[in-house]
Amino acid sequence: MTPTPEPESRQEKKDRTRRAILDAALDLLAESSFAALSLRQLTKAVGIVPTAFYRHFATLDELGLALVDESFVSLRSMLSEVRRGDPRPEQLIDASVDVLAAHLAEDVPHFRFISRERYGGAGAVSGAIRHELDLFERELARDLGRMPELGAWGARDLALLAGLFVNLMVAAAGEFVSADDPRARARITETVRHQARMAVVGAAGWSPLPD
Amino acid sequence: MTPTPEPESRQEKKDRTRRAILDAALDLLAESSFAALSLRQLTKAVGIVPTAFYRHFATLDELGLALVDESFVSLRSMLSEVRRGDPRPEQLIDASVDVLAAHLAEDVPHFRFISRERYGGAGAVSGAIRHELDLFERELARDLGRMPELGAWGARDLALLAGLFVNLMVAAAGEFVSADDPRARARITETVRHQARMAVVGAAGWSPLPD
DNA sequence: GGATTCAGTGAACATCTGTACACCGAAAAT
DNA sequence: ATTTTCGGTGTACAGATGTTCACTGAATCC
Repeated sequence: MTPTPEPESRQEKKDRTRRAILDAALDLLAESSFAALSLRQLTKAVGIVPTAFYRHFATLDELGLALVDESFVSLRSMLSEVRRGDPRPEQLIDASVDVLAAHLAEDVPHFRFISRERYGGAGAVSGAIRHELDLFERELARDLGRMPELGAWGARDLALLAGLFVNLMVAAAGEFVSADDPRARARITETVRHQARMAVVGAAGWSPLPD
Repeated sequence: MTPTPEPESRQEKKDRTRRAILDAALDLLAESSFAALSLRQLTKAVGIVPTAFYRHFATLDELGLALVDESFVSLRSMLSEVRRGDPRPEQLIDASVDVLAAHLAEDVPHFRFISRERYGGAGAVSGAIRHELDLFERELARDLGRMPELGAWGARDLALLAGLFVNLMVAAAGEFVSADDPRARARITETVRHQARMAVVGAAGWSPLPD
């Protein structure tokens, strides 16, 4: 009757609890901001006693930073996935939007966390998110610079375009996770797709700024 | 020695206290999210006893909604200010960005509140903000539709462009209030200005979608 | 197989939370 | 001149908060 005794090593057990803490946090953070996250609620949701939390994280902020890390691993894998494909600009937009929508749909909690906390406070978490988004933007600018059509562009123009895309993406992610209806989400996806195309048209007709 | 006895009417005194509550809230909300706002901290900052708060607002959420209202009054006045001027598209962008930057600089607390709480939770405040931004976007789309250059555009395209601008604007506001250095703020202003121009170039080369 | 490590326990702490209640005193209404 | 209205006070309460401390018991090490 007992499903499986499953003799676990100590490390496995610890990792499993850590995972449970992160998951419970993501779950609770669907309904409140990180600053309002309560240690006791969290540990109750996990099924451990409040003090046990400190065996895994020295402070709540450390938990938040771990969540930021996780989230951007997901984002990075997204970027490299797009990069692996055909870098033809026209298809690249559609491909990026599709990949973003797919990742969004299957990992809503992390993206909700990011969009919530991006400007959510003055804490370490918001700072880390903005830093990661900065890195992401730079990475995107570098990739854009590699495309032959944009070869003539200066670093400044590339940064502008990359910023435009990141803003669009983050805003879309925020709208996406706020909508629960699948049809509304599909509509948001289409909107951002067209907006991204519009931005590309803008880029095509852009006369580069002096660097 | 006593500055002025100033005999105040009851209503004047009440209004003054209400204003003090709103200001203290804006002040406290610079460092935490609305969900984490404590009634006792707030009333202590105002200089009244906790229970006195309820003479002005039935609940904390009602305070939040009042702040949302105030914030969008500011935004609306901004929009109409731009509208009053020359609606030539090229100047319109620069004018809008300048007006936005000016309003941002002189009313940071309200804009910080808005950008913090936009995706800040599932509460009534976030809902109200998204609703107001929706209205704002529609208003902008209508204004854009009046411009002769965009006369041929369908409602769908206008909504796309308006959404692009609003996203850009809100993101810029978020960056702006997060930066404390005036030079950083000037840089952000210039960035959004160029990005807006890029979007306009995109709009100019856009082949309208079937409606 | 005995010693050690360590994730998780449970009670206790001082402090903070929102709200209820009876009350006060001055402005407003009669 | 008396009554009513009402913004603000002070006390009190039950519950939640983060952190401390000595502890248990099983997996790990030697």
